[in-house]
Amino acid sequence: MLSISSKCRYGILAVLALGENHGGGLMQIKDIATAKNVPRQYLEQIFNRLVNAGIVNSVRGKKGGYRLAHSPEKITIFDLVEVLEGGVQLVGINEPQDAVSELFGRAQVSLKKTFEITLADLIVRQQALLENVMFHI
Amino acid sequence: MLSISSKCRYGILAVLALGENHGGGLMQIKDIATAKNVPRQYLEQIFNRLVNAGIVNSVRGKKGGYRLAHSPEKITIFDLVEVLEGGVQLVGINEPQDAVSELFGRAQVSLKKTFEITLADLIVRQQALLENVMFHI
DNA sequence: TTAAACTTGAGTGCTCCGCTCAAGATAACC
DNA sequence: GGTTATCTTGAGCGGAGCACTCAAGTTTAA
Repeated sequence: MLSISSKCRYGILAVLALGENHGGGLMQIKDIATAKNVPRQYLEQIFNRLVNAGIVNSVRGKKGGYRLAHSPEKITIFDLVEVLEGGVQLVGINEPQDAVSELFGRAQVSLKKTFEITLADLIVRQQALLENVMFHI
Repeated sequence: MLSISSKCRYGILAVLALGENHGGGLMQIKDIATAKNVPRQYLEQIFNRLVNAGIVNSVRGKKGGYRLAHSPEKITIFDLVEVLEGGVQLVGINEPQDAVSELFGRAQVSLKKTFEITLADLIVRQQALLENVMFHI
């Protein structure tokens, strides 16, 4: 089954939370885990990846936490997918030039385009969705 | 790593071969395996799936083989991906209405669109590629 | 020094991938 | 009617990754 892992979904949700809080100080993993309903220890692993990839900064010790390493305009969801999913590679680099590889290549390009939205854009979209929910109450 | 399995690639290549031969009788698995450079016994498994899905017909016994169950105009590559990859499900059906799920939904749609090309179209494209190769010799 | 936070490494049960092996069942052909 | 070429079915196997959990760390504020 071609699907996106929970790891990736969890990671994007967590980074989205950091993005919504950008400039507002540190966020702690237990709060994010609770808010987004993600197993805390699993989220720790995910944050490790993000820290190692330089997307997120960590501060250790009491009153520690995480924050974005760059502004939301400079982070794309594709960056996150690469780190969390280990890349997107529908077509191998050494494949013969046949119609099937060509098709897979097109699929890969369209997927990449979809994910090349910035975190800033995603935050805006998320707020729009929230307002929509408010409107319907 | 988000990627398409060899199984899927092999299967599409094999169905492409059947499609190119459509109306020309049966093809045998050993010939397809040799032509497309796929392990024969593995290709047998793949053909079983395609037969069970009603995409391909098999004829047993000596002089047996495989053929398409429908004309290439009626088979889409998405059909094949569903059977061989077990579906494409970037966004779960019970996910909250957040910006991340929405994005995954868009990715899924664009992937589906790319794969909704018919086998007939793929055959045409493959022939065009072959002619192009000839031209460059 | 204590407690709250991140860090690191290991382990676990599960499923799938990419095959291979070993028998079958079926049908054409001599 | 037996051989032989084909498809069919079921099993197994090593490796990888998923989705976690467990168990210790280390660091820092208070």
